[in-house]
Amino acid sequence: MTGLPGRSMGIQEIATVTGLSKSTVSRALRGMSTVADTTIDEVRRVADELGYVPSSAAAGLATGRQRAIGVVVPVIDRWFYVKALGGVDAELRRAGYDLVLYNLGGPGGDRDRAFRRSMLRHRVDGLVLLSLVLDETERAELELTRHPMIVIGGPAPGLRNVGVDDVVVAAVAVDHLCGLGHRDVAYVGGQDEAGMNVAVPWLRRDGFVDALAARGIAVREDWILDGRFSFAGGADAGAALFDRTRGAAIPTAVFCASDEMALGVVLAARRAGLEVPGDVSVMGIDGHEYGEVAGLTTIAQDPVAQGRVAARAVLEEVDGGVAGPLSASPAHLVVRSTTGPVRLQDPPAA
Amino acid sequence: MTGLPGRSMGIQEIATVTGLSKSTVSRALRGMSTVADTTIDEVRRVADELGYVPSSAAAGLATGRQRAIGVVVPVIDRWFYVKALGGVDAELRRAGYDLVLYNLGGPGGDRDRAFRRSMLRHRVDGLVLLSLVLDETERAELELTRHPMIVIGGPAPGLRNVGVDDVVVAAVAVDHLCGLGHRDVAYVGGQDEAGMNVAVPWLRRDGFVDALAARGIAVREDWILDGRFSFAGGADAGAALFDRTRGAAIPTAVFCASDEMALGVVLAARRAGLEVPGDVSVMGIDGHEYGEVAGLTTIAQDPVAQGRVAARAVLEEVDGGVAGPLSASPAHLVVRSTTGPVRLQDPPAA
DNA sequence: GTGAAAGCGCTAACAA
DNA sequence: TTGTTAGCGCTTTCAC
Repeated sequence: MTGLPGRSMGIQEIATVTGLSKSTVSRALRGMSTVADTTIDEVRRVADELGYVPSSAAAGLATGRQRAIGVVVPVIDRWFYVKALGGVDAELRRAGYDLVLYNLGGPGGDRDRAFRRSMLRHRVDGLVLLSLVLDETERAELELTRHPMIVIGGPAPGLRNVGVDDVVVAAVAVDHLCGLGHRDVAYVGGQDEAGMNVAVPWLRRDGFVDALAARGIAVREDWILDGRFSFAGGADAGAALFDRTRGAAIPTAVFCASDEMALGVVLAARRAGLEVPGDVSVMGIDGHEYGEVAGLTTIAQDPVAQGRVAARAVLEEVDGGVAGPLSASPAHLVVRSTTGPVRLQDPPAA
Repeated sequence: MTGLPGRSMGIQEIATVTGLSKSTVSRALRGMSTVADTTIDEVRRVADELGYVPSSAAAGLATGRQRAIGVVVPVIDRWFYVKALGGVDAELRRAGYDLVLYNLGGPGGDRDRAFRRSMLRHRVDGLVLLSLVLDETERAELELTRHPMIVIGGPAPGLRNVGVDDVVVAAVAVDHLCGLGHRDVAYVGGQDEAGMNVAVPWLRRDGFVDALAARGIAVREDWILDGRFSFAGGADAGAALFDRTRGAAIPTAVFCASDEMALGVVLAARRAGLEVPGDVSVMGIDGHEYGEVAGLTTIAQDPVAQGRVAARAVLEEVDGGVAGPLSASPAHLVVRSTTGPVRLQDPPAA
């Protein structure tokens, strides 16, 4: 229902057709109150008829605002990032902002080139960083763009941050396990897996070690494994942990830094002929849907909500709001059926 | 290491500092071969020193190209979409294009408003649509933007498409199952779950029913269940299927339209005291990592590759290339340990 | 309530 | 190899 434009429709042609000026058309399209209602209707009608598509580039150039927010993720295919991304997206959509995804693409990715300020090319008005720890150079580069930024996940020095307190989380987990009588507890975490400088794994591991130490329990070196933050990695770690052929002792509980790894450990336990939680208790962190179905005990956090909070915060700052501090997101223990009391082998001295 | 600009750095200031003209600076920044190497170095050095950040809006306005591709997903947190998105992203990054994510946001999302041509605002040069079937109006709206488009997943009339042939996939699955002697096979698929018009579920279901029919096997209505394309949904469907209290018969095999659902069915089987594949065989579609670890038989496809192919195709078209037809992506049967021969109850007449 | 004109930061002929 | 001159399509004073 339109005449095909010789070149791409502009407000100029709407102006011509309606006999109005470009300025009025521009105002009408944006529904400004200084324009007569009848004019607004007329302009919108014609715009529709003509198949007008606004140019964000032109508007952006004129106003200096792109109405877009960038989201930087270390890798895309991780439960937490996907969920958080969804939260950010939902909030941006509400505000009429577009979302530009910057995926560093893991170890194979070109991280070096990734954080150059030029990468952003002023395409976005603000940035949400997921679980990234930046080095000085990167920080400086980003700072140059003068964009509001906020990070989700690991606390980043000098940047506002939304996320759970990972040290507390680890402490709560240790509490739960020790409360059930466990003293032989292993930890399955992850390295800086993707060369991505993710801080969270370290915080959780340290939190775990410290919380255990606070109870006078020393951590066995060989009970701290790398589960690569994945289901497969968890299964591998579990297999190593439960391998009796080595003649080594087996922990009575395993605390995993993510639900995906915990699920893998549960699988490994079953394969090793161990009962969960009869022989070994397993718990994770996250609140993954799979864990819910599988009955996994976990410390649940809400990445979608974190994404929303982060998005709202940048948006506010973009709109000239002040950058107030953000409070930590709540995380809560969800006890399900993969943790239970330690099996009594040596009945306590009566 | 820069003087803070009174306003945001532009190539003008670089021109002033170097004593060159804006055009030369522009050319140098883009490394055009008509510029003296020494000039290029000089310009780049000064740009760095000044903390210059290019403006994509200005460049976009001038050239008419945004160097960005839009990706439209029905929902973000689904294995297939995430993987495909990753593939698209990888290819775009290679080409120096940005990725703008348009998430329709499921049933709660504002799909009606989502597909208005104005949504795109010419922010992107092309579009990759994930598993979407568009109605006439939507097609027309998008057509108006005159952007190259390609869809991944369901075949969409009038649009180029990359993806597996779902009917073939269903046939291969039925082949495998029937080859093992199964005749009582159930199907766990999904509705147009998110009100998103995803075509794939229907194709797979019809393919299943037809393939079975071709072998003279009638499909029981109550063995076609909705697994909502999720782990939880699969578990629910499995629970219903294996519920003996109803006194109904139990299928000897279950074919699921996704690995996530299949995993749920396996869980349900185990909970119902059934052995897999001893009592019941289960298989899925996808090639999900979890399935690999869990030993799930599946028809694997490669969404990352599909994403890459799709991205390359739009990019080519954006660059003026012709829109040749795309060949279907391969999918292959991966036999693991959740499918096996049907248990002999009624030994065949000798 | 509307119009005229300047300009956002860059690229692209066309000259030199 | 570099400079000059026009815009790209929109927003925004400032007039009317």
